[in-house]
Amino acid sequence: MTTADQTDTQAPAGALAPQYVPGDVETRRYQGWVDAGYFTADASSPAPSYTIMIPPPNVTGSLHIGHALDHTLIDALIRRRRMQGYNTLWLPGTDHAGIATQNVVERELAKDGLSRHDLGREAFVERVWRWKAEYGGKILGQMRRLGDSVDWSRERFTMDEGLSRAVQTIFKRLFDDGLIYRAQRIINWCPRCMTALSDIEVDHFDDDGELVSIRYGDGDGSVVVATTRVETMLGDTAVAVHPDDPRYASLVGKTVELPLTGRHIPIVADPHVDPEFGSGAVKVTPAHDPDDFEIGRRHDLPSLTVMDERGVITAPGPFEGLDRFEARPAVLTALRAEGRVIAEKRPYVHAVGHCGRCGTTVEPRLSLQWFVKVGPLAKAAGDAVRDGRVRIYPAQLAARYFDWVDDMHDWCISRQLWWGHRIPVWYSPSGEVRCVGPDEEVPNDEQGWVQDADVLDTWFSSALWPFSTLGWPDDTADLRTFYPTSVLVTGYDILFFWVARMMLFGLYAMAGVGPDESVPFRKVSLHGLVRDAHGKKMSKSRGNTVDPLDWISRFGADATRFTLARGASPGGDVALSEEWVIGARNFCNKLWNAVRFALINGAESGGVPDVGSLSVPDRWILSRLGAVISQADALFEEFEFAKVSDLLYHFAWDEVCDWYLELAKVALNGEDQAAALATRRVLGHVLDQLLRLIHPLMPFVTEELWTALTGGESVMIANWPSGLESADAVAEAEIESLMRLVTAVRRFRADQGLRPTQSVPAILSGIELTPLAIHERSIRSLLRLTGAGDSFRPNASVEAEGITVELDTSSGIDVAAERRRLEKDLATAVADAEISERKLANPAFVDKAPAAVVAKSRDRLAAAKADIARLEERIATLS
RNA sequence: GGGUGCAUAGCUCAGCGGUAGAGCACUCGCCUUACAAGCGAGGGGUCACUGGUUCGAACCCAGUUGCGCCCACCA
Repeated sequence: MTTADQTDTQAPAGALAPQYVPGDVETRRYQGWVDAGYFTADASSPAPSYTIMIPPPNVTGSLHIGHALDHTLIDALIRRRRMQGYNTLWLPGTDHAGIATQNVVERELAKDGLSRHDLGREAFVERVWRWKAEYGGKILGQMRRLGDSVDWSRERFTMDEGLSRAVQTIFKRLFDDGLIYRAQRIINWCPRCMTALSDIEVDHFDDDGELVSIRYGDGDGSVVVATTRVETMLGDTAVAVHPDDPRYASLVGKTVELPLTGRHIPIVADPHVDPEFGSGAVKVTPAHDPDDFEIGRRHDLPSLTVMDERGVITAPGPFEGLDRFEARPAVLTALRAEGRVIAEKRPYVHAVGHCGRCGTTVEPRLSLQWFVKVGPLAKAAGDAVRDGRVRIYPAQLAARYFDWVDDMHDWCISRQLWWGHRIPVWYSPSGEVRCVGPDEEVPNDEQGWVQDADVLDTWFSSALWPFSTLGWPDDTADLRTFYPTSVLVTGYDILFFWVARMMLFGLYAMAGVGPDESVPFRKVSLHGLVRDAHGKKMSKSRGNTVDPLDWISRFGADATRFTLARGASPGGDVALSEEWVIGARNFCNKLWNAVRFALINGAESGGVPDVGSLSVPDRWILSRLGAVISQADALFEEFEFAKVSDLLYHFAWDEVCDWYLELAKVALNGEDQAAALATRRVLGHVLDQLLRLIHPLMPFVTEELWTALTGGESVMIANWPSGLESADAVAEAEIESLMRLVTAVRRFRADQGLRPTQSVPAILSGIELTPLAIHERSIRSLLRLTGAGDSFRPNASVEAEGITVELDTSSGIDVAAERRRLEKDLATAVADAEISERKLANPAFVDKAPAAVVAKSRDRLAAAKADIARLEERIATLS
């Protein structure tokens, strides 16, 4: 019979179906929560607040597995705190994502053969807004599928009016404080995106280049320089050597002819040059290399720009108009023709910067840009972590944070884009510069004032997210209630991009409210990247990606969430495969059926009877429940999602389902009505509490089950369990003993090929002398042992826990199998005894090891010896 | 180039000073009225290598090898 067949015929009226089907339960439940207002925070609540800001996904984005991981963890934290009575706020929203969004809309335009320049700035920006209205925020809808308990009434977008005001306010404040400045600098330039990039938007990876040595000048006055970017020699304005290099001492101060150009350039001495590298002489191109720019500054050299913003050569001559990668071989050929090329080394593997957005090779470019002077801000950001006002989990990642924050370059914040926060600075024809705050009047363009054309790095507004979303710069109730936020949950990959910058700006903007209150968040919980089953990075080209929406529709949101949580150790990457999620889906079903069992058996969740009237199995499971609650709490506090998931999984499955439910059956079906009632109540209580514990991780099934079990309104507003004083060592020891006995007999039965379903007559000799005496009925039930009738002829026995279980296996026993088993057990016992014996024979061990360890060894030895004696006797009597 | 992390069962990982653990996979037996998306039993690891510290090392230290990650303006 198939499962489907059973569905209709077996389920008692009013009970749950035998399988959990997520499907419509999830959408129905989610809408129910929203309608009930459970997600909405209350700025006037007297309860302590607990706030998490969503790491705002790009408006262009859709929910991928990385978001699913992040959101699962955040939602778990939020839901637990909500159940604990906190005034919780999980604030959702999206990021305007400057380059990314502009690229998307530009691609759309390109389909019609248009560029943004065809539209003009205003129309283009308008177009992006229209795109946003139509397609943006798709991800927000998808978050509902995951079950994210976000406060939809507080949704924000980084380009919202309020957030834009925050951007302008802090820009003005930083400008006035001298922490924002404009300067000619060598910056990372993407010739495709045609904009400046900050250092961290550049990825370095090895490229095959070639290192070419070229002779400048002739005869005694010549020097040899090496370069990987030959074409930049067109912009050389000097050759530099080390001041103490004897080889060049006589040349310093003289000039040398620059090939192909007819220009003569000076030879300067600069300590930055490494005399060990190559020839010890360096070509200096101040306009196209950051190092050279510094050398140029020190020696007052001219900066000669020979390439435009598209990477096309602008130096007059035969190379003008060539792309930089065409110019490179062309220049080389010309140099070779003049006999200037001394040596070539190819391939020459070296790290080259690439645009983090489009992968194009970055060109260092001299240009006028806006910068944040990070020095004092970064100092404060480092100190806040150093003195513990902000704690990073796992702590080891704090080192990486310090490395960056303590040695941070000034942040280039201007971007030559159209989509973003416009830099609030105006220039007058007379050269006057005016930074304008949000409430100030914009300078009159009739007088020739023009606004700076650039927009701000998208991370500039993200850096304000923890407080701009709450109404800053206004003194709002939200800001007072929810700032500082409680914890920031995100991947370690954006520690620098985002986390560090929120620290910079949060501490600066909120400085007035006191050192402990100005931090943007009190804790940072960093998780890793999602990888495939073999730890490989997920990528579309590898074809190993997991679409969370696909998993949600096939296995349910709960299974998807649980799989992610179960893999998430602090700072650790998460390996995923479909096998894992199937296991999680099965777990949902396991819980489903446990509650189904409880309902069929009339479980009551109104509370637990007095301990004195409880059976040992009831006391045992309550004791274990209390311990699990305490452990789960401790693990949640440390962001140990993998461990807490594992703990709850094993408690639910191994202890509650595999043992407690089986033991409960005995009481539930027994004659003793009082005992049955007590067990019904304990059963109901344990499942009630268990569902509460699991709810943060798997909100939907637990809601469905908890409401069915308890008749309550919603588990998400039920109280979080507290580790009640239920520790019961006696009950735990007794049940553990029972488990060992049952397992030993099952093992025997399996070895003997006795069907698990077959009842076997048996007597339990000696049980009356053990604590298990009161459990005989349970033991017989678990093992399907029947009473010994008149025809009882024991032909086999199993010894464990001081009890001899004598069985009458009608078919007789398999002596060979039994002997094999006994000999194997004997071998383990002997080995066990040997190890303990050897240790105890060592006086140093007995002397130095802790008493408890020595005692344990003695116990083990005694037990092993007893086993050996017993097993030898059994083997002897076998034949 | 500078940091930093990891090498434990077929796979993904936990354990971090006292006789090796989980999930999945695997083998055997079971449709036992909560669940076959299940139940029971079982097999499988000289904890990368070499030294050292210790009564005792998967765990601490040093070195070696192999991976990974982060940072980086060496022409």
